[in-house]
Amino acid sequence: MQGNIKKTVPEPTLKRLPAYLHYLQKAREEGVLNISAPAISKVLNCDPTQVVKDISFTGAKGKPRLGYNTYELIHAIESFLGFHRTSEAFLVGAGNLGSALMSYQYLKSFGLKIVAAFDIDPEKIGQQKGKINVLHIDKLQDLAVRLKIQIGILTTPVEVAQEVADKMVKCGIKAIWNLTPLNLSLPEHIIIQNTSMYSNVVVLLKKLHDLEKHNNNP
Amino acid sequence: MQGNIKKTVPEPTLKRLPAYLHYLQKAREEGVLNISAPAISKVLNCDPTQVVKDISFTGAKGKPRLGYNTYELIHAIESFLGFHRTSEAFLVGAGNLGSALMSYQYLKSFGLKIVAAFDIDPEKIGQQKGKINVLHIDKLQDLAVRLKIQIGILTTPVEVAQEVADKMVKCGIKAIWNLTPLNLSLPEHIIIQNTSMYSNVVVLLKKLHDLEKHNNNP
DNA sequence: TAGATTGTTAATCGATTAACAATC
DNA sequence: TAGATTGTTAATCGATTAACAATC
Repeated sequence: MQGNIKKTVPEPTLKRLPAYLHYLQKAREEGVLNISAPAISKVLNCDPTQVVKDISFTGAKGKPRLGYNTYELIHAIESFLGFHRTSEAFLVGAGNLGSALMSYQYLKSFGLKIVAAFDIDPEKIGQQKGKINVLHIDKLQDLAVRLKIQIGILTTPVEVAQEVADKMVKCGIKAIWNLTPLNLSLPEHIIIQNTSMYSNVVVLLKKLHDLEKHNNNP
Repeated sequence: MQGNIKKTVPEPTLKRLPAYLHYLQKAREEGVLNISAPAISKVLNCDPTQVVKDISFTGAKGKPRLGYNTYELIHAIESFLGFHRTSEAFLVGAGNLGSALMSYQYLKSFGLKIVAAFDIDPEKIGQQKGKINVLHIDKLQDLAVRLKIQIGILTTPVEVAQEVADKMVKCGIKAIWNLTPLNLSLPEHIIIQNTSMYSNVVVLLKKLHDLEKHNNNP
């Protein structure tokens, strides 16, 4: 299978594609039939050649001078990113952050469906958030195995994050979206996606402070 | 001022330093007086030379064989990241995500203090979340100017994100932490820190799908 | 002293940007 | 045809990793 060497997609590309998609969908609604990479780059304020390169990973083909067929490009990005198939996930930790994810309707359009949430707080158990039931954590193992859940979303307090993650792995969960700031220790074969919001705070404040310093010593 | 050429810190370094700090603080509590880069790297599961390099940006000095003085290193990282000074911020959008940030006590330890939140929902206005008052958006401009707020946190629905961001800029806010998936169009001099959680979902699902594909064609 | 670790410089790696031929 | 845009290859840039001397 010689010609079948698929280059691994750079993660930055993977993160930019949904932004293109979002704009393309808006353009489609407005009846735009063709769209060029430079046009996208202008709206999203990024480099046009980068847009071309990113798109090339999806396999979409454009025409010089004309650009890409809007409908085809949308379809190419969606199927490349796997938006057409839906993966089911369990969420543990039905606090504010967990509730935010449960209420976030667009998750489904990315191919992620939260089918149940778990907590230990008796007040939360039995509630519904965004049409998702909150169950007692004790039911996690049994349900995860039965439903063959592969994805776990971790929105617990830091203190119990490792413990819950271990539990997820025991249930056969293969990928964990970790929204706690903790660095989880898990078996090699488990996919971990860390999303720690506070590291963004650090970057933001550093930029602001550097700006101030610069303004004082022009 | 020749010798004063400060190299710009790589953003990845900036994001890793808080993780080191977290572990160091735990070590300090346990009475560990000295700690080496390889020791940190083992716990956080990363490269030891990278830890050394990251630390070097903070200006902390270690001793061969011994490592770094725990207390000094903590202090160096904290002051390098600006954790000792507190910047005040306004948050707009007191929904689940906004509430999560308001209740997240550790934000203060990173040097960010949310002093007030704003919304338009009458039910939310007047409430307190994590000791922070939720006010009507109409009060934003006046208060921001009076308190000289420099940082805005954007946790509104996507639909109004641009509008609110524009309002923030008008109030003299210099930096915006954007937690909506929208690509904001703002003046050049405004610092924007985008934190779109859903792009992480895309990466996670791609990894999972690629793994499955790989398992099917071994 | 011997050996582990720091700290710096060089090599590698990967992503972004530039260059340019092909083409609609 | 002329000119803008695709698509690919090469050059640049920046971050990570490796190498190694200094040193406690």
